[in-house]
Amino acid sequence: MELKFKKLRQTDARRIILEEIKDLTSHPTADEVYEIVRKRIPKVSLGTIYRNLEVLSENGQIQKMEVGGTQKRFDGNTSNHYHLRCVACGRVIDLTAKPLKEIEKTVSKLTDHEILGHRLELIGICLSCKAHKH
Amino acid sequence: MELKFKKLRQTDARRIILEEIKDLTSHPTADEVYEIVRKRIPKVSLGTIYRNLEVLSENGQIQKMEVGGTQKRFDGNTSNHYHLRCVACGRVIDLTAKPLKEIEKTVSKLTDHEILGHRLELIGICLSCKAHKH
DNA sequence: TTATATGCAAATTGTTTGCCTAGGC
DNA sequence: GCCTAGGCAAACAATTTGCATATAA
Repeated sequence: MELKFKKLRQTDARRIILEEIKDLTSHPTADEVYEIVRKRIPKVSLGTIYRNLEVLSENGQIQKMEVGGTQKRFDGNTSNHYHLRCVACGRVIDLTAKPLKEIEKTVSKLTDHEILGHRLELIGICLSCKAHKH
Repeated sequence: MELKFKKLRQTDARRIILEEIKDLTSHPTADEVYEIVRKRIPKVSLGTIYRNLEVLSENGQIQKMEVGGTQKRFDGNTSNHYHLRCVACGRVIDLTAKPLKEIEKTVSKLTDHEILGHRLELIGICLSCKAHKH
C-alpha cells in the first residue's frame, strides 16, 4: 500500500528487536518482545518497543498481525502464509500452505470489488493439545 | 464450543441493542452501538452496551468479530459469511459467498491439526471507493 | 551538526468491574 | 421477593504521546 520506505537509522534497540522477532517462531505481543529485548538492553523502554514495531512493520521487515484478542501480535515471517489459532492453548501456529490466489480472483469476478489480498485463519486444536488431551 | 445457553431476561436495553444491530449492515463497534441506542434510551450506559454485546454474542444472537484494529466489532448476521475490508474507507462489507469447507478438510489432512472452523477476510477496495476514485 | 531515536512518565483509548438500585419474572 | 440487569464511576490494560536528552549519520 505504502510505496515509500523511510530510511531508518540503525540503532541497537532497533537491530535487536528485529533480530529477536526474526528468531522467534511464535507471534509475540509487544510486551513479550519487551521482556526478551530487556535481557539484552536492560533499560530499553516499552515506548521504544512500540515505536519500533510500528516502524519495522511499516517498512515490511516484520508483519503486524490482524488478529482478534486484546493485544496486537507481530510476525517475523513476512512471506505469505496462513495461521492456525489453537482454541486450547491460544497459540498461533504458522501453516506452510501457499496462499490461494484463486480465492481472490473468484471473489473479484463475482463482486467487482478490487481485491488486493486476503487473510485466512484456521481455528482448531493444535497437534500438541490433541496429544495432551486437555 | 459453548453448549449451554443462558436464559436471558428481556429488558429494554437488551431488546433495542439487538434490534439495532440486526438492522445494520455495517459492523459497529461498541461505541457506535452506544450512540445509536442512546437515541432511543438516552440514559443507557456504555457498561450496559458492553455487557449486552458480550452476552448476546455468547448466546449466538450476534457475532463478535475477530478482526484487527483497536476496537472490537459486532455483526448482526450470524450466518457464515466472509468479509471484505476496504483499505480506502475502512468499512467491512459482507460477502455472500458460502464458506469453503474444503479448505478445512485439506489443511486437516495435510497437517493433522484438528480444524474446527476458519475465518477469511478479503482486503481490497470496495465498489463505491472505486467509483469515487479516492 | 542536525534530525532521528530513546527513556521516562503522563495521557489516551477501549474495555471491564464494583457497588448499589431498579425492574423482569 | 429474588436474582438478573442497569447506571455510574472508578479501575484496568494496551498503546500512544510529549518532552528533554542522547546518538547515528
